[in-house]
Amino acid sequence: MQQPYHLKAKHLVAIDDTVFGYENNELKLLLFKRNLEPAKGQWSLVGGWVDPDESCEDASCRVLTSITGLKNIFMEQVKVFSKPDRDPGGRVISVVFYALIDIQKHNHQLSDQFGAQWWPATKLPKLIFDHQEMVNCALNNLQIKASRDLVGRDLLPEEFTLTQLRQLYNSIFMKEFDPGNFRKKILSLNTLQRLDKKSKNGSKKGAYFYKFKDDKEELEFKERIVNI
Amino acid sequence: MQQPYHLKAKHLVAIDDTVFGYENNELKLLLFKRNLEPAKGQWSLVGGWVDPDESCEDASCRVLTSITGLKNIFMEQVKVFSKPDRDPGGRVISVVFYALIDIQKHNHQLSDQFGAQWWPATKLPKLIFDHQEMVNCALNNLQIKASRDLVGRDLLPEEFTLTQLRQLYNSIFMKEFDPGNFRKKILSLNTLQRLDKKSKNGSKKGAYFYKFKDDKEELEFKERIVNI
DNA sequence: TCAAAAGTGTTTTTTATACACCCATGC
DNA sequence: GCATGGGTGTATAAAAAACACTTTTGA
Repeated sequence: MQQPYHLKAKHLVAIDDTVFGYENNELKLLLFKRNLEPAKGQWSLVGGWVDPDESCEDASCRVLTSITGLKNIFMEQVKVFSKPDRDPGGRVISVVFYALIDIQKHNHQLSDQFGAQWWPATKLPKLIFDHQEMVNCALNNLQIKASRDLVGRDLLPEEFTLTQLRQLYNSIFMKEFDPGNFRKKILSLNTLQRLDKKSKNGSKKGAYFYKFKDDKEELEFKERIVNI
Repeated sequence: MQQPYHLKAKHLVAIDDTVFGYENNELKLLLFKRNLEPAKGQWSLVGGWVDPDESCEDASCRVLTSITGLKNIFMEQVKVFSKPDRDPGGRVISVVFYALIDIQKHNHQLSDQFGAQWWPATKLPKLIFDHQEMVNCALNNLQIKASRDLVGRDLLPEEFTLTQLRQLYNSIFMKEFDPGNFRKKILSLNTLQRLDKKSKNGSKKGAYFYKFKDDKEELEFKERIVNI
């Protein structure tokens, strides 16, 4: 079973990023018009090759930064897709990540230039190869993440209302959370700080803006936020 | 960003299996004495190379079968480990799986012959490279799995008592579950079938044997078994 | 004035936890 | 008879869900 390294087959290894953003009360996904064969012109996830001197995480960061202009993007591994025939263009092992970014902050010129486009997560075009399955897995991971950590930090603007946060959660879990119960749950976590400003966008009365407390990077003991 | 496939670097891709078993009320791990440099003679997970015509899952199955003699082993992906310097012997990207097997059923001659040995999960020797981190991730995945699915099917013998199942859960979660509450929870899932036999091993009174219902492969709507 | 979101409070239901207690039996 | 794990039931606590109600203000 164990043989010298140099005798073994080598593989092309790629990363594919499921990039989530949030805009107009909708969870969105950044998709690419593929510019090489096979399946040129069709929609796909953002991807790239893994270089000899970098980890898959490094490769994913590099690709994300090159497309959005952002650094320190939140990102987590999802799964490896490695069926020998998954890519008709050749045998490619792909490591999938999901990333969360603030649509407002990213460099639109840059992503436009790459032929990238934001799509509502619920209304995606047909994707190449196994990319739809990748998206499904990524969304699943995002839900697991959001069930234990408040994910708004990466998707919402600095300052946001609890209604905005709830609508984000609605779109991640594709269900309606009770406004009163959601509010109580979130505030009990003690990770948000209320500001002395009010948003007049959502209602006539106006809703307080909140922001994430700087210190509270991680909850010491992860309480469940939503049940899945 | 996107270039023809043939211009890109290729990588050695391996799989490493965290093989869990259960024996004498202990969760155990199958470890290998490594028989090639570097780190020859040290303990490691069971591993193997990914061949050109197989998926990582295929490679993992192949390796597991070659060592245990068993087929259709339960197995799930854990994570990819890909730091460029993680293996001093060369740049190897490793896809980690965890597997659950019935220690009684596997072929001992075969695993002995490979230099494999079962270790209590709580008392592992020092492992090579990043294998301890792999084990930690795998155990974490096993806990997540066991919190939603009854995992005894793969780790326990066909027929087992509820006390055995509880002790398995105790060792997976490294805590003591209340006997009465655990029993009620498990029976409420309706996935076990009581047999008309009693085990006299654990107690004087004797405890009913149970087995997994054949039909209930999957619960339609996954209820939580334990909270994590 | 009234519709609509913001925000607070209460009730009900469900689930988890703690633990009391009887049972059967080998010693 | 008594210690021991098996098995059942009950009381309590905590969490989730449902929903009533008050506030504010632009249209």
